[in-house]
Amino acid sequence: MFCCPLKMRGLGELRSGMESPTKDILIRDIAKYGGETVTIKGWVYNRRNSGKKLAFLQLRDGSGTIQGVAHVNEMPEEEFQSAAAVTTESSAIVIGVVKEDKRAPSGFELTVTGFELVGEGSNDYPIQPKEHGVDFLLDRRHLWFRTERQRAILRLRDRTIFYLRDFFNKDGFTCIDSPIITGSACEGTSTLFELDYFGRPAYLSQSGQLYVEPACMALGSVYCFGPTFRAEKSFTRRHLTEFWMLEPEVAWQTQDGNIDLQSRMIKSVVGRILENDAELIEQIHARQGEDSGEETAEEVISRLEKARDEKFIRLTYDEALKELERLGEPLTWGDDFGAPHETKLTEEYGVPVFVERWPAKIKAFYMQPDPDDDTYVQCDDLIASGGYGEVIGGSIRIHDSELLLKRIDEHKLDRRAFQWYLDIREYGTVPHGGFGLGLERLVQWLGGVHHIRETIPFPRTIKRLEP
RNA sequence: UCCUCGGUAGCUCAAUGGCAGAGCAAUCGGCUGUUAACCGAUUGGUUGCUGGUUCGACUCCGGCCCGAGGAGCCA
Repeated sequence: MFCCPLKMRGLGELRSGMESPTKDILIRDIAKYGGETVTIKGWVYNRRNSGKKLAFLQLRDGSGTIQGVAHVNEMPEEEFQSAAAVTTESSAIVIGVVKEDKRAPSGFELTVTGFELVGEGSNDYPIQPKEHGVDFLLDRRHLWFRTERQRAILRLRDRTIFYLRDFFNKDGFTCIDSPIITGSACEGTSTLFELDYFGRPAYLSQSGQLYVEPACMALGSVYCFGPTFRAEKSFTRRHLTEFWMLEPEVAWQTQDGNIDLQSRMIKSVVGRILENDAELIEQIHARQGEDSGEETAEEVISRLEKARDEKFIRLTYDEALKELERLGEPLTWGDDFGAPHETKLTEEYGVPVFVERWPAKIKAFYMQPDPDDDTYVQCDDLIASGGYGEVIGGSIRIHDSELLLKRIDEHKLDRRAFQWYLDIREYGTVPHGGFGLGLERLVQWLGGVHHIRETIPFPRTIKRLEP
């Protein structure tokens, strides 16, 4: 293993002395090097031999994939034997001539002229190019990354994060990191992970909201983006115990302004994914089984195009109740939506739906009452289209300290724990509001991914702490 | 926490209460254009654990363990 750098250098020198200088390239850029001799450093994810003189090597380097065609006449005999016997997921340095070929999916393949095995794989590589159970794959998450689908999902997650941050950056927001370890259990301890903090109880944060509220009073428009922890015993394909949440908070915010921000943010990300990263959606769904329960890539893309091009629906809670009754999924006033209600609503419109103005009694204590009727609060949930459920929950916050105190008492919360939170309202308070966006649910919706567990590198669920 | 379903070869799954099976992977052999290659052969088993019913249990019954899906709760 430790001799690799030397061997790598040796091979490069040998080759460059013999023929046109080879260049380390990324497979992604292969089209620029037609006819040239290049070096690819990567992994052999599959191999097919045809007779004793020809071997097809499926190569991956993290940027893309390409087929290497190794023929005994084109390369040193010893290196051909090594290539023709290489095991799944071995790493190798492959030198070859880039050739245009209509038979190749990318239009290019590599005529191999040199092959050096770097890290030999084992013959018991567990993940095959076929369907496996989710549990088996999650136990091998560290290897599962290497498959095309998982690489595409991780890329999609990365692009989504980048577009979100870019959107807020261009919209004049400042990123404020909120603490992950918190000292007080603001809304009860049942859904918090407790820590021993030098002998004192502490908790892993389940929201950064209380921390971005003061920050927006300093910087106007802010957001935090980081891991969030929920000890809820939720065990569905939409829940993780550790997930990433983006929480913008805006001073002087209004209900309409809050909805508009959410809508623009989602549309911006969707638009950029469609423009730049549609091939990731194709890759995610390339080897889909018939009973995967997932949309096809075409269905995902057309759903996203609708979200990009059409206005999102805005319904008040009361309007939504009427719609649900009409659609045959009635709900009693004062009850929260269940999954069937969310599905019914977005099926009806085919675009994300905002449900606003919820009954105060089923929402959080800090939400600002509706100016016309204080049995309601100014808030919204955004239900994603396609049955992916709630991706955003937002509200205007109570900015009046007396009202906030009243609510804290009504909810039987400890005033002392909220001292600094109340303090914001003492010094130049203004109406403000924001929302929380669940990153993994957004990625699920953008990619058409059935299980939320695939949308985070190392998922944490009630049952899963490893790897 | 509740409801439903499941646990058989490395993987994905079969098997009226009556010989433990297939495909893939692996190994060996064949093939000069394969695209999750193909063809032939070989290897591979404490049927989750435990107790019971039975001449006989992968199969039926009880208990336990593990997992999945859903509900509730939420992003």
